[in-house]
This record gives sequence, C-alpha cells and structure tokens, in this order.
Amino acid sequence: MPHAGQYLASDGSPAPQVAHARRSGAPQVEQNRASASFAAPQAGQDGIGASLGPFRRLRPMSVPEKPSLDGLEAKWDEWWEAAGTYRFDRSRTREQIFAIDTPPPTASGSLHIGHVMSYTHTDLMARFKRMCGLEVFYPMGWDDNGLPTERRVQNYFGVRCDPLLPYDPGFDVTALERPDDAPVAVSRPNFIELCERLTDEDEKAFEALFRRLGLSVDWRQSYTTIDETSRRASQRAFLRLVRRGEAYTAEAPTMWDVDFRTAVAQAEIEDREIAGTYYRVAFDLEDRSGRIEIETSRPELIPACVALVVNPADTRYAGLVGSTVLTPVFRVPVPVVAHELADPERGTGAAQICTFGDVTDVVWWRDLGLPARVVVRRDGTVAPGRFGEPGWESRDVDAANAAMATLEGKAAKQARKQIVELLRDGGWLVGEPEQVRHVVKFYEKGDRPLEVISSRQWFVKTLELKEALLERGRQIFWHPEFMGSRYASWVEGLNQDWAVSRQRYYGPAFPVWFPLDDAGEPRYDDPILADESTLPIDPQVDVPPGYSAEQRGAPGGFIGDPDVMDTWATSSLTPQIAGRWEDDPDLFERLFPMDLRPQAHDIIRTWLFYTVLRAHLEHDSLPWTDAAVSGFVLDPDRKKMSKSKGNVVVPTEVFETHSADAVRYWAASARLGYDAAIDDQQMKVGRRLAIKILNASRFVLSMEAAPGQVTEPLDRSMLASLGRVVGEATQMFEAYEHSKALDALERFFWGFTDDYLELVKQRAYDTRRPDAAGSAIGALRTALDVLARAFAPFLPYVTEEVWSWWREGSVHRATWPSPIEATEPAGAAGDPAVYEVAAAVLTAVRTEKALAKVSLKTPVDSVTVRHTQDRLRLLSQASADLREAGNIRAIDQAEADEFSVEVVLGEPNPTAGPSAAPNRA
RNA sequence: GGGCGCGUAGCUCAGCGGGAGAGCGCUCGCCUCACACGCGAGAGGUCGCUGGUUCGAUCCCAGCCGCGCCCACCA
Repeated sequence: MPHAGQYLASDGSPAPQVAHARRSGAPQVEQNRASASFAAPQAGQDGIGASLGPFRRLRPMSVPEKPSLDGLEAKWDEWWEAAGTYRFDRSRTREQIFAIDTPPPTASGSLHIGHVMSYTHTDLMARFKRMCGLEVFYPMGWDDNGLPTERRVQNYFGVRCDPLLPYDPGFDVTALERPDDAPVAVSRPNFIELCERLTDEDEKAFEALFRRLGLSVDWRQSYTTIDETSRRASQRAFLRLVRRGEAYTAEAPTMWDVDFRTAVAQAEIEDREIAGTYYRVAFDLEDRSGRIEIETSRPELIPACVALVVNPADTRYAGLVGSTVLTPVFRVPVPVVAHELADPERGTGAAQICTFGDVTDVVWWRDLGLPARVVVRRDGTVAPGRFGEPGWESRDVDAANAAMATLEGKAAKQARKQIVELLRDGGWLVGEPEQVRHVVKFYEKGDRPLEVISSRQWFVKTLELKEALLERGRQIFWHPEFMGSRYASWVEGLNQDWAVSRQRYYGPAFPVWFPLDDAGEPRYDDPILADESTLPIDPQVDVPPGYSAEQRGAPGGFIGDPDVMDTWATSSLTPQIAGRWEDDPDLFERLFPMDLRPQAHDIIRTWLFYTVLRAHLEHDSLPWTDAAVSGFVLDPDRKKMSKSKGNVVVPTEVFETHSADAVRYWAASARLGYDAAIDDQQMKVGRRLAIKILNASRFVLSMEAAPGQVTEPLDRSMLASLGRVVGEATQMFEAYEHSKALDALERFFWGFTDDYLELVKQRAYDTRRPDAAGSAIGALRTALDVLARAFAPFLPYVTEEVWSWWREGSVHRATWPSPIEATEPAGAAGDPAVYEVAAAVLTAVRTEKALAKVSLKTPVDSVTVRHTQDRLRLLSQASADLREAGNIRAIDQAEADEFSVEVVLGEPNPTAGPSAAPNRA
C-alpha cells in the first residue's frame, strides 16, 4: 500500500519523485488551496509567467516529449496520499461541508465491476463538490461483520463455530488437522479472530483497487462495521431504542433459515419460483357426516395443523364453520374456522392452518387465537411425537406417535414423501398429486425455503411508523427521482417489525443480560441493560452491574444475551459511525445530517430504509438530504453478471487493459438509476480521450510565442462557446446528471481539437504577428486550463498530469471553472457563432477533399460560401484562419438563405501525390 | 395482482411539440510539422404498434405489445 510514511523511509525525500523540481518541497494542503483561487491567465499580461512565479524559475514548462498514460496511476496516487490532497478539514462548518455516507462494501469475497461503476459515480460528485469549494467528507468503510464473512471463514479455514468451547489462546489455524475433511469446531472468540484475519486481507485488496480507481477518499476516515466505534454505536443506539420502548424482545414466529439456523428479517427474504406438488387431502368431520378436502403443498405439516379455514362468505362451507374435523393420520380434532384471508378461488376453498407453514398461517393463528403445535425444529427436521401430552390431543395417540416416529429427524422433503405414503394408505389422499411451479420464500443468501419458527428475538418497531417513514421518503431528493417509488412500495408492504437479532457469532453483541430466576430460567421480560459509558461490551464476557462473574448461569444469577445483531443494525448507522456520533460531538455536528447517500438500487429496502429508520428514531431527522442510486452493470448481452454464468468482469483486468481513467469514463457515461452494459468499446473511447488530452495539452504548451490578450474574434468566439459549455456542465452536475456533463464537455473538447486547433495553428506559430499569435495562445491556454479542471472529476489521473506541466498544486483542489472565468480573458464576451460558422466551412472543405480522395494538404483554389448576411459577416472575421487551415487561396461570399459551400480544388501537392498515386509503403 | 423504468441507426445511448442526432462498429480516404493509441469523410432509421389532442407528434394523452426491475397474506 502506498503510504506517506513508507515513502519517506525508502526515498529519503519528503514527497514522491514526480520528475518536477517544484514538487521537491513538501506539498501542503494549504498551498494547494491557495492555488485554487488561481483563475485563468489575466488579459493584458503574461498569463503564465505572472501566475507561476517560482515555478517558472525552477522549471520553465516541463512537458514530456512523448506523453503517455503509463505509470500515471501509481505516480499520482502516491502523490495525492503524500500531499494529503483529499484530506478532510474538520475545522469547516456544516454549511461548508459536503458529507458523503459512503457504502461500506462487504469485505468478504471480491469487488466487482458494479462497485467500480457505483463508486465512480460517487467520486464524480465528491470531486465536483470539492472543486466547488466545499470541504468533502468522504470516508470509506468495510462491512466485515455478518454472515458472508462467517460463511467464508468456514469454507476458507475448514472450521465451524461452537459457542460452548472455551477460547484457545494458542490456536493455530495453519496447524489444523481435518480428518474426513469435516469442519473443525473452534470457540467463538477464536472464530471471530479468524473472521478478522480474513477480512483484514480483503480490506487491503479493496483499498488498493479503490485507490487505483482514483477514489478521492480520505483514507484516514476509514472504519469497519466490526470495529470498536461501530460496535459502540450499534450498542448505544440499541440501548436507546430499548429505553424509548422502540425495541422489544419477544417469543414470536419468525422467518427462519434452517441451514444458517437464524432468524431473518423481512428485508432479507426473496421469492423464488420452484417446483412443487399440490396434494388434495381429506379431513373427516368428527360426526362422520362427511369430509372436507383441502389442497396443500406441505402435507408434512399436517401434525402441526390446528384448524381448517374457509372464507366466511363461502356458501359451500357455511354450515361447517364451528364444527370439528379430525386430521388425517394423526386424528387430532381441530375446528373449522372462518377468516377473510381464505381465498374461495384457491384449491377447494378450504385450507389447513399449521403452526407454521407460512406467514398467512401466522396471521390466522394470531387473529383467531389458535393453539400452537410445532413439529419442525430449528434445523428444519421433524421433532419426535408428543401426542397424548397436554395440547397434543389425539383420538388415536398411539397411531399418531407411531406416524411421528416415521417422520422424526427427517427434513421437509423426506418427511413429505413419507407422509404422502401414510395419507395414501389411510385413504386420505384424494386423486393424483399435481405438479406445479409455485413461489416460495427464501433467505436471500439461503438454499432451502424458509420455515416459520417461533423463537425469542429482538424486534425494532417499524409497523407503527409506516406513515412517518413514507413522509421521510418524500423528503429525500432521489436521483433519479423515480427511485423514491421503490422505497415507498417497500414501506407500504411492511408486514412485520424488524427482527434484529441473529443466532450467529460475528457481529456486535446485544449489550444486555437476562436475570435468572430461582429455577435458573431467564426472565426475558426484565433485561439488564449495559451502562452506555461501558460500551462496547460483550455480555458473554462482561458482568452486569450488581452481579459477580460466578453468578453467570447460576439460579438467581444472570446470562448474557447470546445473539448478535443483524448486519444492517450496524450498517444502518453508517452516518453515525463515520461521524463519530457521541464519541466526537463536535465532528458529528459538522457532518450530520449528511448530504449524500450513494448506493445501488438493490439495497433500498435494507440499507437505505434502515438508515432512514434509525435517523428518524434517534435524531428525528433524515440521515442525509440526497440519495443517488446507481444501476447495475450487465454483461455485453445485457444479462446480469454472475459467477455461475462465467461472465464476471474482473476490475483489475479492465484497469490493466484500459487504464483507470478509461474505466471511469465508461462508468461516468452511465446515468444514475439505469443499468449499464460493460462495454470495452466505451472504455477504449475513454482511453482515447485521455490520450488526446495529453497530446492536445502538450501541443498547446509547446508553442513558443508568448500568450497575449485575446483579441481575435475567432478566439473570443471559442472561449464564449467554452463558457456556455462550462455552464451547461455545471448545471448537469448539480442535477446529478454526470453523464450529461461529460457529454457536453467531451463534445466541446473534440471540436476544440479538431476544428479550433486546426484553425488557429498557423496563426499561433506566426512569429511575424505577435499580437495575433498571442491571442491564439492566450485563448488556447485559457481553454486548456478550464478543460483540465472540468475533466478533472472524470479523468483524475490524466488531468492531474497535464495540470502538473504548468500549474501549481493539485487540479483536484483547484476551483471548478465558471462560465465567466472562461470568457473573461477575451474581455467582452465573444459570439460563439464565429467559431461555429468557421468550423462548418472547414468541414465542408474537408468533405470535398475526402470525396475527391485527396490529402487534406491539397490546396484549394477557391471556396464560395453562401449564407445569410449575418453569418457571412461573422465568417469574414475568421477567414484568414480558415484560409490557412484549409490551404485555401481565396474565399468568396454570396448571400443566400441556405448555407452551402462550393469548393474548387487546386493541383494536388506534388509530394503527397494524388489519390491515383499508388505510393503505399 | 399493484408499481416503476425502458422500447430511436448493427451496438450503446442522447434528444423530446415544428430540420431525426452522437459515439462505437461498418465503408472509403489521408504518414496534415500534438497525437497512426492518429486525422478526414460517407453510408445507415416508416423514433414498438394503434388511436386521440394539435395547423403540426419520435416527443403530449389513452390503449395495446415486448423487455427489465421493485412490491404483494398466491395455502
């Protein structure tokens, strides 16, 4: 990792060696800032010499002979670090600061090209705001806690966490013996150490990649979601939720992943369509007067059936509501009940209510006050039969338990197969099972359908806040605007409070203990909360106030809450964490609420939503004013990239192939909110632009004549046009339309090199006319100065390089150009039309030459331009330049309504040869 | 089922009430003293479909078709 300290040690010089004598002094942020006030060369003086003073003495115009993109990234990354170019100055007040709530990428696995695009979008805005004079707070965070890391550690080291094991201080993972390849059990503290070790490596790799991308992050502000600050903030915020009654613990049915063995929240659930089977099953009425048939895809839950439900308006079942049926196989008497949610159109119109098959079951169970008979355990297997016990009534207890014995220990699929046999044998299976595809809920990271399992969890109240949260959403400035509707539809669809506890290991613990009663049973309704001043704490290690360590687990003593927080419980506090909430109130006050939340659209319902929720509850405010939402990166066939498809683009490879500036150019061409295809061609275009900037700058700076006052109408016209473009780009940037800002600038720039440079080239060389030459060079340098700054957010490396050839400090601390500044050197504003019409005629001349297949050097005997009087008058002001650029002997004008150009070519240049000459190498 | 977005040149996309555009790709040409990692030019489109509003519609309105995404208590 390039690092200022290391650099000093190895080089002995206080700043990186960048081949410029003027950089031999230690770069200072203050100096850079001072140079930011430097504007374009002033009219009437030597714009270069006057401004550069000491630089000119030391090294008059250091422009490389053969400019290249090679090596720029390493060189400037190092220099920016040493110079502290992107360091945040915390002495600024809130109004002077632009604070960004950077997304902390999951530090487990690898960064992909989607990160590259999204983070580039953020960096564009950071650089723009910084150049506009705002002090940008742009930290980086790493999201290292949570399941992805645990899973990766398990696979990487071949271990699994066993919380019952004691810590082994001498544990050496490299010496692990793994007979049978089975995972080795390690203690929770040892497991966490492994998590830290692995994420630490990833974080280094991530930083290297982001530095290469040229993110203008202040790396001193970095945090991780497992570090002490994050844990303290998470625990503090949680304690306050509990104290305010906004979080509570309860035993309740929750969505549960049987593989990870943890509760999951609504936000982490996704629907997947999978193959399934509908079975029609008969329930006998207790009075033997008939049967009620239901359809179910989960017959294995029949032992957990507590009622049948029909719609109250369904006449087919009207007389049956209130009667009792016996469940098949298990002969459990259950009532027939009515509920609005029962859909007469589905299946037979009657359904079994089980504890619990899905969320609807929970609703019915709650609304109707039904008992619970749970048969699925936390690992997803069927529990032993308990029929005959209280609450487990059966008309044939032995048969019921015998049936359960054949199901016990089986996972859903096997149990289903087994019970279908029992149903068939008993004559309860009606007709043939029907194969269907149906939608089932999955944990987004899981492989098996979710179960609904009752367990004790911590919840944050969200349902009662729907309206307030919708209003918060309306207060956010969304970029693009339509992303606000995603947030709204999510909030509207909330159906459960946020389950924030996870039965996992690698995350902030709940700063809570539970007292044990005399029987040693935890009193969950009476938690002992940690003191805020002691945070962060680990309730498994630390002892609650008023207790001694020996009382842990003993009757009358206490136990620590064994769970950890949902990863979003921490990352929903990124503004508070990065802003050192409560740890550094002075800093926090200067940052919060922040300005910008950048992110991708897939985590609106998680990260964005939860962040809004937390700020609402804790600060009664929005966490930031603006949300900039990037789209996804698709492969060239517009398919989503995934490892399984093998179409994943590795960021380091595209940097190697195209350069970081080129990759940024591609990313900047994509608008916020819209998906973008990975596009090699677009990166090549970006690379071409970067190289063109090098060459054009070199060309302009290598002209020997002294820059002078910009007096020529064509020069003034070009600057007027530039001023207009700068104004447009500024407006676009402010509207978060970076791609349009880039487009406007790029369009101007190519015209600048193709037309303007060609038009004034000869004059700029003309030593016999110093005023005319000086006007061209003055205009060229002003344009160069403005363009370097305007392109700086997009192409930080190449713009810094060309800036360094003749300017002091960093271009990234220079001021964003203003339209006035661009046109100022021309005195009064020029008329953009001179440039426009001259370029149009030049193009017409070129067209003739191209169609005649002759060299562009070919002389032109005469050109007749027909145009309106106005335009012809403007054209005359550039006709000398035009004649030189097109090698034209005479330009005639004729008034006409329609623009047209007549070109009479002269004799071809004898050395170049006409198109007929086959003199190819 | 509800919502959002998108359908414009081979590709990626801009435009949006009155001339259909850019870049790439393609074709042709040019070693023009910054750049051959370059320069110049050309060809190429009933602007998804159908109606409506308008003097006039790619652009506004309605409906339809197609694609993508988000949301939803589809037993």
